Amino acid sequence: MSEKRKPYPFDLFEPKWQSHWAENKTYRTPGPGDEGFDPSKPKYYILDMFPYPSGAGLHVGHPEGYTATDIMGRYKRMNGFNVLHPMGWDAFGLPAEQYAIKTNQHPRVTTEANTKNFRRQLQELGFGYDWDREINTTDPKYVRWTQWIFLQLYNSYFCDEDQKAKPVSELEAKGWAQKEIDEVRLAFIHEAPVNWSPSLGTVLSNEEVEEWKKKGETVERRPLRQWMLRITRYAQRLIDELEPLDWPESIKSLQRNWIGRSEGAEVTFDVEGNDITVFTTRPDTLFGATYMVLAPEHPLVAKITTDENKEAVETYVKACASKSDMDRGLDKDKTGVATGAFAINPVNDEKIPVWIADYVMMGYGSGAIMAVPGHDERDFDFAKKFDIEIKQVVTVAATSGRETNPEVAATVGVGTAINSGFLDGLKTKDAKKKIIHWLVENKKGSKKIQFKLRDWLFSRQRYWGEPFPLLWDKETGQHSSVPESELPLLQPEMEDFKPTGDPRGPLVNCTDWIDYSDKLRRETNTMPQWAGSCWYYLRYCDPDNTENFISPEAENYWGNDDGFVDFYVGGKEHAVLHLLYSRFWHKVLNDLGHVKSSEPFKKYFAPGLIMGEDGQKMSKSLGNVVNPDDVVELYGADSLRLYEMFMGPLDQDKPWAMKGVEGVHRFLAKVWRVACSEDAEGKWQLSGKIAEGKNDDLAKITHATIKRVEEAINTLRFNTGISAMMECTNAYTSAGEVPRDLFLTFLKLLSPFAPHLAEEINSALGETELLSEQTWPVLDESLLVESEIQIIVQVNGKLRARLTVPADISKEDLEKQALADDNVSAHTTEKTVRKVIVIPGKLVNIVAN
RNA sequence: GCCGGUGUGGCGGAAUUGGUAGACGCGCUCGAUUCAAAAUCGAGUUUCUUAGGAAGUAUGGGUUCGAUUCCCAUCGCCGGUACCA
Repeated sequence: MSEKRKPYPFDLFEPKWQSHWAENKTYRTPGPGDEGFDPSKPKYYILDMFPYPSGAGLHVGHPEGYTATDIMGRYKRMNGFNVLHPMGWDAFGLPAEQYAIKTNQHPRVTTEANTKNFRRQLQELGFGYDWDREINTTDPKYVRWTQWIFLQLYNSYFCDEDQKAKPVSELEAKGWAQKEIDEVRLAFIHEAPVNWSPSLGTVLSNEEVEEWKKKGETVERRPLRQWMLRITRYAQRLIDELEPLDWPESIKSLQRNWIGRSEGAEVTFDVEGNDITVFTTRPDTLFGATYMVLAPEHPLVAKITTDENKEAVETYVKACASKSDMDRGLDKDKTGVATGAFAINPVNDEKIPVWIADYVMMGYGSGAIMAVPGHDERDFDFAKKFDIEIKQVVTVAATSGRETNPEVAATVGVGTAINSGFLDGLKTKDAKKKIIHWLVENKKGSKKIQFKLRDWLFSRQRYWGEPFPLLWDKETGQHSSVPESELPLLQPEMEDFKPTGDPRGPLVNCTDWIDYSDKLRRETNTMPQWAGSCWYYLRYCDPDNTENFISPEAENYWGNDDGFVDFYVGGKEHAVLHLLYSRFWHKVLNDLGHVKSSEPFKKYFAPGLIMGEDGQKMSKSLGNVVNPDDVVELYGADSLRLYEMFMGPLDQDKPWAMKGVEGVHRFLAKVWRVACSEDAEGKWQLSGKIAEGKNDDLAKITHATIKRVEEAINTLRFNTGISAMMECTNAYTSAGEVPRDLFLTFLKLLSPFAPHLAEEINSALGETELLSEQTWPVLDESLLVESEIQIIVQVNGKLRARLTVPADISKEDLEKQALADDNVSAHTTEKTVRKVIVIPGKLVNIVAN
């Protein structure tokens, strides 16, 4: 039994071309200062989200986006652009470390092995990356600049007046005290309840919690001192500056939602001599506030509680503390307890009771609310349960599906103010304005914009991450930064780097390392994985620079003013993590004058998820995972690339189908057989079908294909471009001979999609110049002009005839011919023709009744 | 609940300034080739049908000579988010 014959010898020529490209550095991209750099060329920076090199190797999801960018990059290159298309490794972080622990090896060892495997897999797919620009977030040369950027954050504050970051040295110059400066740094230390994962032995950011819970890790709230980044100061800019970006609406919406902007007002109530401020989006309902609620964790709870209520309150607070946020969210049943204290409603001096209830969260707003049960569902439920007064202060117009009976439920919409003193008769919008004006005049409150976004918890208690380049004074407890000259600060070698459960992290056991001097010791926390990925797109532009994280020349050449990277492609699972974090860092770098743009990614696109053959998400437990290596082994890299592009629209989720891979594999074999055929011994040789000569029909379809492929690439609808090439190939297959120039043109169109096959045939035909280095074919529109065209004839909108007519036929003649058609007249007899619509070049529609 | 996306043959999907619905591929059927098979090549493949047609792009309306495409309402599915005041 001989091995099953391959439809075309991809197993021979794919590795051959891969080594050729690697040895000749075909895809090297010179930048400013590099040999061979041509500043007159337009640039195009196209970027893939770099992978973290997991032990599982490449997933079929990776090549989806990577192939799309590779096609785009090759296309732009052939169109004269200097294309930057780099690749690297996001090799720090929890997943890498978890894998190392699982396999009982040092993370550096596993990372190196995994990286090697990933690089091999990517190279075997024929991607045109400039491997000279490869970066790795764990590389000391890279860590140095990640830490340097962190110090930029540490040494900056957010200036409210200018809405931008500025160096804290400005505050020092103004004579601010150290403590005051520490209060405003963009990187600051903070003690607060955080998401602590006992199973991972580290804290997590709000954005990360769900992801790890899904993976089966435990997460609980626990108060800890942690390093935070003041991303909240950028909330407004992160919303505003999202607007002009060329991103999918769904991703923009996800970010907007996460940042969660609400407009409203702050109102200050007097509670037994204390000022308590609440946030409300409906200040117009202030007259309807019949009680106040504090979160159980509110700092004033103990102070205002009366002696009679003390015991009940303490019991309740204790019960809440033991409940996780999860339980608190799930249990919609209202619970609470009165403090015995009263608040004075500033607008009418009414005394309203102050309650404590866990439906008010300490983490949002001020942790206190004014309750308006007449017009808020939650307050309504609470008031009903505890028999608190419910006041109507807005009449809500009846709109579909909305409850308007105040006996049954809160009426939550907008309407007209009633029982509200000087607001009576005003529409909600105007009432809001008037009450805010009143609050400001009487110094009882002000307009307020509230965000859901919290500051970014930036420290982790892990080994495999960038150590913070910070020092603590052993006596005073004051922190400071290590000198820049000491960067990179690497984590010490450790035998046992497993999490210890100690919230100071495993580095705390490295006593030699911690002791910086007699007076100073090192910070032992490390940065989260996101640190490295926040700025990697900048480093690719100038990966070997030892003086700067990016040279001004490279920054200026490769970046755009309205978003640094021209085109960014990667998974939407990063919509509120990486994509938000790097926007934040980029803005800080912009504010401090290090980059000229305020956004990192001008255009962004998220490929859809590739599901298993069973339509479910691929997972080991379901056994529906497809390994790209297996596909390459069976069908070749070109087939895998082409299939993933042919599956359907790039942004859609779609199921894998091995039969579909066979389909595109057959197509590629068909292209191969246009040029090659087997001899008697079964060896491939040139078929002789490619010949000098002319063929108008093939010229027409070839140029139509140029047009369709160009459109497909420009609109990222690669599936339609592949369809076009399939049709063109079918025409070549049917023809006796194919003119050489047309076929070479076709190979250029195919080359971004299936670069190995295209290069191989091109070279077999005796062409010496690489397709990658040739220019994109020029479309000859004149070939597409038809002398005769088909016109459809409709009667009352229904197709009744097709006419073949000269392309330049007059409207009158067309109408005459249409009416004269047998089938048309059959449908118009016994009817009166009321109207004839003639669309030249397209159709005739006869209206008759 | 709220926000966003989406709905077309047996399957993946095509068709956008509104103008031939189902391109291309998968699967299936038939034929050629073969001792036979695989591979390859060719033909066919939305449904119903009284064979002339009729219906048809989630559902119901609307605008239009004409709607998968535009508008309104409803339903299903996917993703995000949720006592966020």
